[in-house]
Parts: sequence; C-alpha cells; structure tokens
Amino acid sequence: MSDKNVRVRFAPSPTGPLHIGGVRTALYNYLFARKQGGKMILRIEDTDQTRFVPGAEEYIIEAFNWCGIEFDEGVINGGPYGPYRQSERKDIYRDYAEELIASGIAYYAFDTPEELSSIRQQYESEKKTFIYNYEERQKLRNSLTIDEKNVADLIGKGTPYVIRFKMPEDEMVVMDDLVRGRVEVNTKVLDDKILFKSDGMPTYHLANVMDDHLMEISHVIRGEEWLPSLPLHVMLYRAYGWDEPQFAHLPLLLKPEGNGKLSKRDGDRLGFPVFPLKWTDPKTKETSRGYREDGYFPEAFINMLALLGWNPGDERELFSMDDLVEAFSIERVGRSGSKFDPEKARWFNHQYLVTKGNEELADLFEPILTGKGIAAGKEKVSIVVGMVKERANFVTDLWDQSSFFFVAPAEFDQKAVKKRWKADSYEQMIELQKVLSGIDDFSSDNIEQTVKSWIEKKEYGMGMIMNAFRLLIVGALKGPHLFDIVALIGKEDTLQRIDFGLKTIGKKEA
RNA sequence: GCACCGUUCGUCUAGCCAGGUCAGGACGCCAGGUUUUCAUCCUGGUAACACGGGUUCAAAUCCCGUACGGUGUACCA
Repeated sequence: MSDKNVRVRFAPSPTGPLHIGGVRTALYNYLFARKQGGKMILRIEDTDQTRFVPGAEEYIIEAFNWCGIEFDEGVINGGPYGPYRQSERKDIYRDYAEELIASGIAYYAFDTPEELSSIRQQYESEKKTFIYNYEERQKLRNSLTIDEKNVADLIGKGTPYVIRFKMPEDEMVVMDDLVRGRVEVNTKVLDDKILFKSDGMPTYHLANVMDDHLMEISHVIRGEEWLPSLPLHVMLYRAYGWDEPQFAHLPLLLKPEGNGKLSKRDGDRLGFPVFPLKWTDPKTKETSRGYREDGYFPEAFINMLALLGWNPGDERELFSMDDLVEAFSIERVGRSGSKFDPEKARWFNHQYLVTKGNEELADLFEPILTGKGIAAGKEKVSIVVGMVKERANFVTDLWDQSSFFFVAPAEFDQKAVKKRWKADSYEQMIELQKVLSGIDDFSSDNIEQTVKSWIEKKEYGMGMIMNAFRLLIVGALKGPHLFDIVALIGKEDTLQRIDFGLKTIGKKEA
C-alpha cells in the first residue's frame, strides 16, 4: 500500500547547530521514507545570506552521520534534482516569481524596510497591528498603486523592490494535514508575504514550495511552526497549478519544566544537551554540549527521540532503527507538544549500555583508562566491564564503578568505616589475611569456599566479615561479588590492600 | 491584539476517529523481596481524563463555550 514515488526531504538552514527537534523531524522523515520505500533528500536552505554560519552545514551532516540517518539525495551525495543548496539555485527562482506577477497573483513593492517599520511603529502606538494586506496595499508603494510605466522606470533605475503575494481578500483555504486533519483559514487574516527579496534571493516560502515541487517531494513533514504559513504555501501550489504534496506538521519539543519551546538555555540550566553534537560558535567561541560528547549512544539517542511524539500503539519502548522503520506510521504521531525528559533519556542509554557486548564496551572504556594512566589488558577490562555495567548509564560511569579493579583504594569511605568497621574487625582481618595467604588456587569459587568455611568455623558473622573485607579491598561498600574482585586483582594485591587498610583505618576502640 | 494548533498520572504516552473494562504501560518516586555491599532484578504502591454546559440509558471519547498553553504574525527560516 505504499505510494509509488514517496520522496521526502529535510531542509535545514545553516544558521547554527541542529537542534534535537530538528533531528527528530529529520528522523520522522527518514522513517517514513524507509517504511514507504521512498527517497530521503537533504536540501540546504541558505537563502538568508546574513544568517549564514560557517561550519553549520558540516555540523548537520556530521550529526546525521552519527545518528545513522542516511540521505539518498542531497548536498552529501548529489542526485538528479540538484543542486541541493538553494544559494546555488538562485537563478531559477526569479523567473517563477515574475511568472506570478504576469498572472496577477503577485506584485512588485517598493516600500523600504525603514518605511515599513516606521508604519508598524506608528500603528503600534495607536494600539493597532499593521499587516501588509488587501487594505493596506492600496496605500503603499507598489505596482498596484503605481502605473505600469512608472513601475518600469523605477525598476529600470535600479530601485530596490520585493515581490509580494497578492493575498485574496476573502477566501476560505481548505487544507489537509496528515497529523491534524482538515484545517481551514480565511485569507482575510493573512498578509501579502514577500516571495522574493530585494537582494535577489527568494524567501523561504517561494524557495521551499518551488524546490519541493521541482524535486518532486511527495510529503512535506516539518515542524508545527510552519502550520501558520501553510495556507500561503498551498495557495502557491495552486497558483502555479502544481500538485500539492501531502503535509504533516509535527508537534514541537517543549522544555522540561515550565512552558515554551526547548532551547539551548534550558539544556545549560538543567544540565542536558540540546544538540546532537558539541558545537562551538565560530564568532563567540561559546560552546554547547552534545549528546555524543555526553556519552550517549546514537541508538539510544534516536530511540529516545523517536518516542517523543510518536508511539507504536503497543507497549514496546526499545527500538533499533530498523525496528522503528518497521513500526513507524505518520498517523501515530501525536498532536501535542512533548516535554523533553532528561531522566528518561538516561534510562534509554542505560538500556543500550547493558545490552552491549563486553568487548565493545571495553574498547570504549579503554581511552578513559588510558587517560588515567592505566594500561590493563583488553581481556581484564572486558571482564570488569561485564561485572559493573549494570551500574552505569554511560561509558564514563564505568570508571566510578570499577576503579578499584585497577588501583587500590587510597582512602576509605568514612561513613562506611563508621558503620561497618567494628572493634573486632582489625583482628579478624588479620586472621582473614592469613587465611587468604594460605590459598593456592586463587579462584573466586575457591576463595569463597575457603573464606566461608573459616567464617563458619570461627562463628563470625557473615556480614561482619564481608563488609569489613569489602571496605579494605574496594574502599567503600559497593561493587560486584567480592570474591570475583579479589580473584581478579590477585592474591598479592589483595594481601597488600589489607595491609594498607589495616594501617590506615587502624583499630577501633571498643 | 489577531489567526491557527493543542490540553489524559510530575514526565513520555495508550485509550478518542467507529461512546459502555477498577482509565493501561513506561520513566521517576515510595515500600517490600533478592544480595556480604552498591547496582541490577522481582513484587507491590503512588499519581491523570483542564473547567463548564449540552447530546445520550451511558462521555476521557461526540457538540458548544471558557480557561490555559504553544506557534505564527520579519526583505528569518
């Protein structure tokens, strides 16, 4: 039941790092395309030269690369509908805009930005809102109020002008949206949007509609912030006599607390990234953290993002990209904005971390160990990781959970000492040390058996001994099965740690 | 201001279109169990249909209104 020629696009502006809301929009496009057996296109909408930020496009591409979102056509790998950067398509827009003027659907306007802003100010002081519409355009400087000859003169003299859409005075525009259903707007509340700017570039509205048509985009899946301009876009398609694509306007990602759209500030304030990758602003040198650098797995990041505004309709929560493709449908996208929950993001990462193989995790952990000046064999690191990964959300947590496998404790958790280091502990640990030094087969099972039978024979309390023992070996009351730890660090190290602990903690007075 | 969109546990959400289960799941939190410790894990608990009308034998579900929120209202996208 898939449409024959599904073609979707993600069309960001290179004005800075890609926000996770944008990543989610791209993800839904990608899932939809894959599910329908269609094509996914990456187009760069750089019609505003003043907002261009160097490195932004590269960032966007790298981010998708990291996430595993792939494009069939676009600025990365080209394609038959190129170029895919709007600045490189500049020449084709003007003719289309002129065509609209010829058919009376658009007109030239000579009002300068300064004139317009002063009118706006004046209206505001009278508590009115200025909109450039069917009423106002009669009083302004445009090809509707100036005769043809003078318009030609003005243009001939190089007077800057823009091209505006002549919004009908009173017409119902009926639109259909895949997630919102039928939407109706009367054109009387709409304004004469600029289609073509005085700098020779089209605005988003024109460029976007034209390119979507020229690139044969079948479904426009984009953020809800575009819904208010949908009537204009639809009217443009109709004015050109083009088939409209199907539209789907996605709900926005909201900040975790309070109200409003998720922004970089929220991330900084609440301690989580708002961007997939770390970003350094080329001008201010200000940096923003990224999911990748914060230790998230791309699979977890994608999984988390996919479930923010979409759900499969059953109770599954863990999805690989392939699973998502299989389960995705645009009809199941929600209609209301989703507050981002950093806590659940961490949970997702944990889920992926524990299912990763120990060798793979060891490889990821290795650089951290090296940074601490530790050169442990891969085999040992794998074993250690296998023992502690349940306790970690991120690869970086692994060190806190396993440092004692690699370095002997230099100090001891004072609260634990207070709680578990009793008057008898000192003597008991000396005894234990003797028992341990007598063991030849220093395997976990054998040590356990030997120590336990010693405890039984002496009628010592199990908890009493084991907690004190753990304190000496680990430095705190945490970590995996203690006999596994001592077996791994070996007999010599174990005995040394007991020596050091005994010396450092000392004997507790009764 | 105006326009459009939205509103189910603290959060993500199922259920709504085709009215009729104690409104289900997950995260978080709390309690208990398991464990030599921490974590994992297991069990249980916590907590929601924004409000007001209407239609109906019956409304989270359909209709109207209100409130609240979001977005848009740029020669930005």
